Amino acid sequence: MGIGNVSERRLAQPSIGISVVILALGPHGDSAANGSSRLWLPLVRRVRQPFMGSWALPGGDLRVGHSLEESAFKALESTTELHPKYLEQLYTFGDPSRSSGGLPMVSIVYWALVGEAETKDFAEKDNVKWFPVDDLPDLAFDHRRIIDYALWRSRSKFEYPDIATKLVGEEFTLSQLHDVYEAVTGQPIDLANFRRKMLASGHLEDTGRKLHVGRSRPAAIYRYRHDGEPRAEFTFPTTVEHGKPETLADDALSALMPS
Amino acid sequence: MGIGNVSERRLAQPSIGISVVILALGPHGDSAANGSSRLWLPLVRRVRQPFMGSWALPGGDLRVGHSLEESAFKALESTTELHPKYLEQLYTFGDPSRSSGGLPMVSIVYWALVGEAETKDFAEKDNVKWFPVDDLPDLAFDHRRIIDYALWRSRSKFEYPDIATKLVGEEFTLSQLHDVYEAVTGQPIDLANFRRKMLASGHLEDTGRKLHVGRSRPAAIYRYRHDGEPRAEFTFPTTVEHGKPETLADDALSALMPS
DNA sequence: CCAAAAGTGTTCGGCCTACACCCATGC
DNA sequence: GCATGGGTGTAGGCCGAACACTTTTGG
Repeated sequence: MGIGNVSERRLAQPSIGISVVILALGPHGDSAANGSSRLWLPLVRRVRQPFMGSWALPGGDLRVGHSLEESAFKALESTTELHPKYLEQLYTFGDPSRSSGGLPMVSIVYWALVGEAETKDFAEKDNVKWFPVDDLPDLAFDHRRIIDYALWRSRSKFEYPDIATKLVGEEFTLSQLHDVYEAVTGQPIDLANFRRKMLASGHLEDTGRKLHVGRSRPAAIYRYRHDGEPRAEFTFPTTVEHGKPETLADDALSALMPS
Repeated sequence: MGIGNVSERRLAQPSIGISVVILALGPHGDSAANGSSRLWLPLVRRVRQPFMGSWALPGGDLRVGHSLEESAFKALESTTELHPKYLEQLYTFGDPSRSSGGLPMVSIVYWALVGEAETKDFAEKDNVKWFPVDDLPDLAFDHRRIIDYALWRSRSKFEYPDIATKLVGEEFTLSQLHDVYEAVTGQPIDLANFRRKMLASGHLEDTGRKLHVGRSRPAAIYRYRHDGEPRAEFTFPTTVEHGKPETLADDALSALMPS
């Protein structure tokens, strides 16, 4: 940008695309070898060369006149009809090797979470299909490593309760939330301590209602409280001519998308 | 990327650029109001419209056939002649508002650290000048917010000793390292506890030599040990046809650049 | 001997971990 | 009542914050 340096400017700007890694909790009944829930993600089948017929991350082009987040959101919508509850920039990939002989390609990759409600239909639908993250098919381009990176990053992000609550419904029991954490980290977590830690965070609000399951004691139903200190957060000094207040949560841009 | 969605493809790909936020410890003698060291960064004066004459982040174009890191490294080299010890992708900015009426512009922003040795000449040199981060001039585009974001992110990255050691020389005393931490966080840090924590990390190696300053007790000189577990790190599953082993440290791509 | 910075010891409290233990419910 | 998860209590350990203290040097 900016100051151009004269020497060796090899024209031919690479094209830019957007890809999205979307995660959701697996369907009811699904569970990993250790019995806890698993994460799933949707892939789309490519209808062009290269890698025609292979599975790939949903994505699309940059929409001129829209922010990157909006472009990601719309790319997701038009390929999978999903509307994530959380969307955040992950990383930009641009190594020449990744295009496998095609034109050079820069991909801005977003990371998204959708709630249970959005995943009613885990069955294959046109060219979209959901896969458990520990059992993915062969993928086009370098999408496999992108997913691995996204999963790795996810684990550190889930320290914050608000992220985890994006994967369950609006309301949930502590057991359900606990399940999400175990699914993401892949590790068993002491339920008793988990409960205390979550409640101590001050972000959970008891709805007063109970969920009865089977013949055991009913569980209290909680809701995430979006008020109070939004935790570690970076706020841009009031960007000019930009509608929504733009904040960077933790170490990347988080956005609750428009309708 | 990938699956194209037919509707509304408005050609005109925005152009891509690379910008770099480089940080270094201020020159000897420089100190903030509270007496501790400050961080400085180099800016370049724009020689074209828009914002001609304003200060801006160093940057350049994508080099076709090179990775993004290499492009960032070379952009930095050609504008400032600096060779960072640490380089990591920060964020990609692409909001339409940021180009201020010009053509839409996507900037992949990198974050870099240079050691003391590189900053011998803090004086203005051609079109490059160093500024303390708490006293920046007006900047072109949205570079001010980019810098603010970079600084904010820096603070969380400095938990790891290896990052901090990139700002001091190869060898350093614990006081010097302590100084870096205070400069980055902007907060006073108990020296006694700091010492213990650093030594406990197992990454510091005593050179056996001492540094004599003034009439006080000489300080032990340490060196960072690059062996052992490289801490939290993500390793790509051995990318095909890609020379150097590519690892993602913490939550972004770190790279020690080639010569 | 004194000032100044290096380096050590010690206490305290919070938080995380592990695990034992009660509680409410349906069958 | 008894199996099943929901929920609480509690003891121990680890780690960071705070701060008093000793050590080594130059003048």
